Amino acid sequence: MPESPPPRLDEIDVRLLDLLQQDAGRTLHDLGGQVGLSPSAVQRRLARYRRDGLIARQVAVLDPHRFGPTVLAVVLVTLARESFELHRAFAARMRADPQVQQCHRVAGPWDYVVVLAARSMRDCSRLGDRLFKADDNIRRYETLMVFDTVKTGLALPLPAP
Amino acid sequence: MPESPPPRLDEIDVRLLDLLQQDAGRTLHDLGGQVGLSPSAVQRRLARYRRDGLIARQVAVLDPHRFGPTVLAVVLVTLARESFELHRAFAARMRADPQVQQCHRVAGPWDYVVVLAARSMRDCSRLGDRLFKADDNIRRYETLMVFDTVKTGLALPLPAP
DNA sequence: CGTGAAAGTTTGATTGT
DNA sequence: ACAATCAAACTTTCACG
Repeated sequence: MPESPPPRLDEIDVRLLDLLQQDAGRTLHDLGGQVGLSPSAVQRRLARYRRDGLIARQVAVLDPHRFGPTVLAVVLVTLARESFELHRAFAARMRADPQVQQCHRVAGPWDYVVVLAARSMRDCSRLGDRLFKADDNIRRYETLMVFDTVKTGLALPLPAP
Repeated sequence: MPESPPPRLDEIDVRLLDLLQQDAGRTLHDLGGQVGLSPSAVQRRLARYRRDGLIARQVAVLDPHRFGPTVLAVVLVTLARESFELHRAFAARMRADPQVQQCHRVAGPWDYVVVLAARSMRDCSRLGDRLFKADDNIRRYETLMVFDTVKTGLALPLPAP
């Protein structure tokens, strides 16, 4: 499985990608105005980003507070026994659940950091029970309830050109 | 500061919003086909979502692996002294740094969970030093290096209609 | 890379349910 | 109040210079 080399980006690429990370709803004309390029030049670059897989996807970010109460939690998890298959099974379960926002395998005493999104404290508690308490391959887990989200997003710092 | 009540959503709203959370690049025509509505009916609903602030923003999600090495870390942080102003200052610093992807205030012995994105292990280490080690109001912090991202996103589970 | 024409998409007025 | 249709405005796309 060959890894394609990272495409070289000039300064305009970096500025375009940063603009798109902030707001992907702009027109080619707008983007061109920001970076000093014609709409079609911008379009050619965007097409390249998609072809090269630089832009994985384009999503709408919903505001949690406008859907009635929303509860977030960060859960630290350590498995009881480790094997390729057990990790695979755990990861598959995380991916399959719409209430699991994010799941990262990490180094150190904890194996995973999982971010949960629930409709209420009770919902969140039941979710934790279902995902972690009911799994007999989980040695221990700790739930950190989120009081306040200071910053959110998936933006990457781009390499300098 | 009055909180507007959560707008009631019918089943089509929930399906539309879920589609948009997965892929906001589709046309009104496509979306209409998925939920059985005409493009303009879809458009009126989307306009309402934006007016009501349900859709906070629309962003491009970049693929970390295509930009050369990218290192993620989850950092658990506890402040030394707590006050409204000290928390404000810390939050402002997190918001201002482009390498801070996410920052949540949490309950329990840890005060914050911070997600960092860096260009290399060394970059990540220096970032941690700058953000946390150099801050004399931080009692302790623990860095959990991310081995593998099992799932990522900001999708919310929507309330049943 | 820019231009401009063709294709496709969004928008808004109108009408009907 | 909400949905469908149609035409106008805008946006994206693509061949060419």
